[in-house]
Parts: sequence; C-alpha cells; structure tokens
Amino acid sequence: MNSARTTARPATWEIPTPLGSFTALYSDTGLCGLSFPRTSSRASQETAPPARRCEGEVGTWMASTRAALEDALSGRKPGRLPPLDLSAGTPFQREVWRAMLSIPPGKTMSYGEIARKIGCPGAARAVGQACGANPIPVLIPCHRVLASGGRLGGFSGGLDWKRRLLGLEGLSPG
DNA sequence: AATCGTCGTTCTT
DNA sequence: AAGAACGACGATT
Repeated sequence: MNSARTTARPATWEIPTPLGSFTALYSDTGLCGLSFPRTSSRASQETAPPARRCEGEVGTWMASTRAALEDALSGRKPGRLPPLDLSAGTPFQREVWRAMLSIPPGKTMSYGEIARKIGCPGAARAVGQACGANPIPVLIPCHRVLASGGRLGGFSGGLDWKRRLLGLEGLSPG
C-alpha cells in the first residue's frame, strides 16, 4: 500500500436523472456530498477529480447512491443508502442530520420538533442552520423539515426544489 | 407585520 | 479567547 492515506481525496461522480445530473462526492469512508444539477446560471465549480471507475466498495456505494436517488426522485422509498461520511459536521449538526434520516417519506417535521427530538428544545433556529449545512440533500431528507404551522421554511437548494421534492411525496405545503 | 427570545456556527476583533 | 453577527425558527403582540 502506498503511504498514510490510501484513497486520498474525494472523487465526484455524475448521476444523470430525469431532473438533471446530480453530482455525488465520495471520501474514503463513504458518500460525503450530493449536489443538485447545475443550472445554466450557476457556473461550474469542480473541486474533486471525477472517479474513473466504479470498482471495489466505492463502486457499490455508487450503485446504491444512484438507486436511492432514482427511487427518491420517482417517489419511491429509497432502499439501502451507501455509507455516509458525515465527519465534516459538528456533533450538533450530525445529530440533526441523523434525526432527519428518521423522517419517513411523505411525513414532515418542524424545525422545533427536530430540536426537541435531539434534546435541544429552543434550538429550532440552530436546527435550521444545520439543515442548511446538510451535505447530502434528498437522501438526507432536509426537504421534509418545515417551519411551524406547516409553512414551507427555507431551502438552501432553492425553494423550488423543496416544493418539487415534497410534491414527489404527495405533499403540497404552503 | 414587527419584535423578541433562543442557540449553534461563523466571522471579527 | 471572547464577543458580535447571523440564520432554512417560534412565539407573542
């Protein structure tokens, strides 16, 4: 084996879907990022090299990522997710992200409810921040987190995406 | 609609 | 290291 770090830096992988081409980002321990399709307005910004092959465990991660994404985008419940590398987050953020993973498709929670669920009542606003820092939207379903009273709240990927993702699950808030 | 309380993160001293 | 500023909030007025 080569020195210290084997896999080295993350690799990107494009996942074409009917809604555009998503970009997955992998570290050596799992899926660490997923970005929405680039719109014509938003210019490109590739920081990691594209993966050349889909072999080994990373290959299986890619397969499960694509399957899960395709399921999610067609309104089906995703099956097994690839291992997620959430090491970039703070402990608080990771708790929020894990909590969101427990919201089933078609259901929603409020920012305040998430806050209480993770034992930080009163931290609703901080939860919102953490949602905005979610590195793996869609698969970590931050779109299922709404403001109180069923209001839509915000979405870092653009509210149009939030509405679209909710619509795929039969929901139409706000 | 405007305001205030709250809390984790990030940006400034 | 400490403080101010800043949100994908929530509750009150």
